Amino acid sequence: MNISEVAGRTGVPAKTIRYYEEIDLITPARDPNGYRSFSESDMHKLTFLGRARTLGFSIADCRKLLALWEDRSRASGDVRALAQEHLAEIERKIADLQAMRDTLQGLVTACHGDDRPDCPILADLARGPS
Amino acid sequence: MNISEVAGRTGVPAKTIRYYEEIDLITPARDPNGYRSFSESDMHKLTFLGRARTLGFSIADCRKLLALWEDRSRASGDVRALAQEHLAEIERKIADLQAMRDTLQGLVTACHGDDRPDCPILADLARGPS
DNA sequence: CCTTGACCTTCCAGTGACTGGAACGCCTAT
DNA sequence: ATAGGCGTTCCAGTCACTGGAAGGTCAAGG
Repeated sequence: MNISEVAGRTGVPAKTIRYYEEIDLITPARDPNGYRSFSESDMHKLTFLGRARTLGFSIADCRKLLALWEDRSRASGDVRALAQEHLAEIERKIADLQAMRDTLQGLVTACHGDDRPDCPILADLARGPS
Repeated sequence: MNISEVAGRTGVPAKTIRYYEEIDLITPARDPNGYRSFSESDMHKLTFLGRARTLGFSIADCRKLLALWEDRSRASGDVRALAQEHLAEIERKIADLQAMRDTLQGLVTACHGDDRPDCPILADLARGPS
C-alpha cells in the first residue's frame, strides 16, 4: 500500500505518517522505487496511533502504549495505569478550563458591550494575578 | 526596576519578559549599563499579559487586547466580542476533553487491570477511528 | 583593592507535533 | 511525448516559551 491510501484508510495525514517514521514510531518497508510500502501491521499501528492521539495521549505515551501493545506478555494493569494517569491529567485540564470559562463568563456578563470605553474586562485584566 | 523584581511582582518569568520584548509586546527603557529599566506602565502591561495568558488568550489575542487597552476611545463592545469568541473556544475545548474523559473512563472501568494480558483498552485503541 | 556571588546581558538551540513548500523523481493514461 | 498526479527528501516555520553558554556589572566582605 502506498502512503496516500494508508492516509485515507487510517485518517492519519501523509505528512504525519512520514513524521512518525522519522521518529521511529513505524518502519514501513520500501519498494524498489523508493516508495514506502505499508503492511497490514503498519496500518494497524497507524490506526492505533491515530486513535490514541485523538484521545490526547502524547507521542511519548503512544510509544509506551505501542510497546505494551506489541508485548504479548504485558499485564493489562500496566496499560490501565497509563490510561488512568492520563485520565487524571484530562480531569485537571477540564477543571482549569472551567475556571477560565467561569471567569470569562462573569466578565462578559459584566461588560455592557456598547460604544462606551468603560470596560470591566480590561479593568479586570489590569488587576493582576489574584 | 530591574527584570527580576518585575518578574517577582508580576509573576511573569524573566525569560518570558525578555521574549515579550523581543516580539514587541513591551518596550522597556534601558539604563546606561544596558540593563532593562521597567516603568510602572511596563509593569501594568506585564501584569495584564500574565493575567490574559492564564485566561488562555493567545499572544495574538493579547496584542489585540493590549491595543484596545491602550486606546482610550475604543468601544467596550470590541473587547467583549474578543472575550466571547475566546469563551466559545474554551467551551469547545471543554466539550472535547469531556468526550475524551468519558471514553477513557469507560475503558479504564472495563479493564480488569491485573496480570493477564487481555486488555480492552488496547483492543479499543486498535479498533480505529469510529 | 580584590574577590565572590548574584545579578544582568545576548545569542543559540531545543521543545512537541506537526505543517507548508520547494525541488525533484516516478507512473499511468492519452 | 506529455500531462498530471502520485511519490520522495529536505528545509523552514509554527507557538510560546525554556535552557544553557559566554560574558559584562554591581554590591558586600575581607
